[in-house]
Amino acid sequence: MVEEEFRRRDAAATKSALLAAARALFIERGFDQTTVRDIAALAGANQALLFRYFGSKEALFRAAMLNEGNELLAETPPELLVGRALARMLAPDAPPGKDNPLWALLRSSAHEHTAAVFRDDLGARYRHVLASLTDADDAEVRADLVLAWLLGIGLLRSVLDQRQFAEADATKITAHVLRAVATLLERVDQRPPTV
Amino acid sequence: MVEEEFRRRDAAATKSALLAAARALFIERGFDQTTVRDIAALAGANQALLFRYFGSKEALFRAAMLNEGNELLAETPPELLVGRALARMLAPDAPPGKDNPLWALLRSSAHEHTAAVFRDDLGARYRHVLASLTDADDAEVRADLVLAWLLGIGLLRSVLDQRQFAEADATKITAHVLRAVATLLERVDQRPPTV
DNA sequence: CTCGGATGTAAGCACATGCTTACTTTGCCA
DNA sequence: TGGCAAAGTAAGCATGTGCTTACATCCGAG
Repeated sequence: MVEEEFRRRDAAATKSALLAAARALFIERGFDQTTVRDIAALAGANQALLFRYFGSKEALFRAAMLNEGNELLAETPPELLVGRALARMLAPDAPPGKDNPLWALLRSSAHEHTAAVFRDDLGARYRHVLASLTDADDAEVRADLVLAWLLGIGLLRSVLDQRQFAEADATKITAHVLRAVATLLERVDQRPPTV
Repeated sequence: MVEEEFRRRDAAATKSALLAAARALFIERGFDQTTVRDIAALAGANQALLFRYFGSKEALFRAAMLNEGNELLAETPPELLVGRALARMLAPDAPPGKDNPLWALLRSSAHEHTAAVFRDDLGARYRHVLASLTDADDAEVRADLVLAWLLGIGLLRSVLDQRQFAEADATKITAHVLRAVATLLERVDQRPPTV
């Protein structure tokens, strides 16, 4: 699925195939459970090239995770972010959000460099967007609380595989969460945002 | 700290020293990042005994995590559970909740057996207690949402090490969460519980 | 055409780690 | 007290894994 049909000798294509394969596997399994051999195999490339082009597994991880970031964040208007992120977290297809880098860190949470990538990139961006939804003076704390909730829901549903919760009605869950979030992220001078 | 002062030949003591060491390390580092050599060293026991007594690293993990479970759950009246669990999650001492098995799974979330232990033991117990706080017909979904929030907060604060959030005022966070939780876990026939 | 750097490959090194084995030491009890 | 099972130990096996190296192959510039 990731490897090219015919690629004779093309460093750029190989590099991006490795990036794509790394991205997919890190998201699906986390850092530890993904081997460089797996990545190279999925990319249809030789393992040594991975080190030639990226230097180390950790550097590849960083490159794959930072990369273009999360399209969801870029494309979604802030007012809709919580709802759409929730929808992704609750998506019924078992291995969810193939393109959601949040999964990579949920599955690799023991690693300092995982935390660093998240902290300096994705986490900061989520905080910023969510905080923009309220004019409370502790906007960032509120934003972090919402992000924490999203992460926890993902953790419980799909990583910890809490069956009952995973099978629960997504619309009911969404209603509960949006109602609570509306009281956290509200503007004092107008109606609660359409989250 | 874990090993005994003088223990000449005492299988039971060795076994429980191994259990205690395993518990501490699994909670602190997660499953992958904890080696059997580490555990044996901390317990002051020979590595081979670990396998004699428990069979495998995974079995030891299960034994250490199930064990007596979480005293917090056993000792805390349901109405106070959310508040106390939050207090633990927000505790200022950097490596928090030395005795909180929730950390082990936050740091090992890639593993199926981790998920299984959580799902069948801790998770089910938390759900049960939290669900008892409301008489809504979807009590268990609400309980899971609260548990998810607690997990997410722990993840963000201490595993992902989101600095700003980790340094935020714990009382402010607590106030926000308890207010939102009160609307989730309420009884229709009386006042919201003193969470 | 050819030659040299870029691209790709096979093989393996070094090390960590779960687990096993063959052995020694201890202390209880007949 | 002497023997023996229980408790403890040292050493190492088997394997997986990140990374390196020495080499083969391709392709475009001169």
